[in-house]
Amino acid sequence: MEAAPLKILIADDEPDIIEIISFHLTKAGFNVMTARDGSEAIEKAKLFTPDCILLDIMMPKRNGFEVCEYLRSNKQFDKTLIVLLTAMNDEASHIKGLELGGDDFVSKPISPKVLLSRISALFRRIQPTSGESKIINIKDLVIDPAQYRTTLKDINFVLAKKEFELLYLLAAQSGRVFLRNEILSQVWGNDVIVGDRTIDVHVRKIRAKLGIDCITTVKGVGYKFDY
Amino acid sequence: MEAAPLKILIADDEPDIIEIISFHLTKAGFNVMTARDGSEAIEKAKLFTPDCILLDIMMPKRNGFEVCEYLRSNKQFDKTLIVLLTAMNDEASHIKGLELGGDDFVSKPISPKVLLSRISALFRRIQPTSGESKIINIKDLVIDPAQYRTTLKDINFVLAKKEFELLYLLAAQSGRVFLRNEILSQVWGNDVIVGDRTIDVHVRKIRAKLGIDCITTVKGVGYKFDY
DNA sequence: GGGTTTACTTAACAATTTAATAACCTAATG
DNA sequence: CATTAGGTTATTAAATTGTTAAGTAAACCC
Repeated sequence: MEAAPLKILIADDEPDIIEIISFHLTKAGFNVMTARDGSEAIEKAKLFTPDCILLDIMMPKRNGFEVCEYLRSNKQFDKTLIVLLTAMNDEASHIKGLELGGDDFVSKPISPKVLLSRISALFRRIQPTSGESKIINIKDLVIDPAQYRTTLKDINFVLAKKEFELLYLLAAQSGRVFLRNEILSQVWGNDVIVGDRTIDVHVRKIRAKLGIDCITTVKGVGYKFDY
Repeated sequence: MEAAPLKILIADDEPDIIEIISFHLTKAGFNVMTARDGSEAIEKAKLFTPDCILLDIMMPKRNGFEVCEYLRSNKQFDKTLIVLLTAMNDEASHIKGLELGGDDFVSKPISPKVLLSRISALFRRIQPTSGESKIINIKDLVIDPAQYRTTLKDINFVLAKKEFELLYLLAAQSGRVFLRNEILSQVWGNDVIVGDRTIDVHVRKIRAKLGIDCITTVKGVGYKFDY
């Protein structure tokens, strides 16, 4: 499952800047579009709803502050990241830009690499937690789905397949209550028919093996991981 | 609807820096805690689970990079913002910090105002993510249906299923009066037949467990949530 | 392949938690 | 001050989960 590339709009009146940033962002896999002034930035933003907009502050027609303020007043761009770029490195502009709703403020001269890693950091933060198979690490408990390994305080615990899958499901969304139905369909699949007691028994075995109380029963509802 | 103050942990080995940042953040309404080295930072982070951690890179025991890496490997701190502070303004450190999972990177000399507005921008951005679902947050009372969790002043209260559902129903439309019929059909369903006394008993249990008077009786009409 | 081990499921029962009701008490209302 | 709705408590019933043991199927290993 591959996601569509993230769209980034660059608004700057200096062609050189656009070109160099554009080059680096494209190379990094973003879908890049450009604007040469504030008005064009707003037009293109409406047209393409980019995921992120880089706004130079000093632009013709409408400056970056104005564009930022406009976008922020529009619910359509709630989730759009705004990064302000500027040669003015004064504190007041910096604060003003953030207060108008900017997500980041980068002073020129801009290092493309730094800009890229800042944008990545912002995207990483707002990206909904992807459901990829990843190692779960909660306090001293490590659950590695690639190796089917569970360790607590560096001691390895051998969980059976179903036990492991159940634990992993719950721990992946720690705190959230899983209904028995959800557990059944996630761990056992929708066509397999097993009784409710089966879940209990597996929960019991996990609790017994790990020796810690990490799965909480929510009576009448389901189970949740809580540690 | 007032939320609990956001917790920020400042980790720096220079007392002057701690003091000045601490002063500004406290004044801005944050709940500030401090650490003098990397190990202390990790300890306090585990203890208090702050919403944001400011990490100086050059610290004794464990440097900011190490602390950042450690925190990011631990699911407990998934949602914790990490801001790296440093005197080193080189590009490599900057990128390294962000790649290790830092959310922002601020070079010294730090302007407290700029730092504050950057932190605010970060919080503003993640706020909708964390509080978007159906979590009810009234003053110091939090009711999270996904977790079947009720907390008052950060203390967890265990409500039974019906109690929770009743409380959630009322709190979801705080202030509005619910007729007994409405409550019955929403919480118990239309086909179940239970007496009026049953509602009373559940209301009583909620009031007793939470220890606060958050459900008001409207005699002859019904109940409303009022807190 | 025969024997052994391991994991999974189920059934039966125990333990616990939760829900509902009755009966009585209290407070509000007119 | 009588009436009535709601509060309280205790008791009982019901629902839900925990536990153990045993049966079955699959995997493993000479």
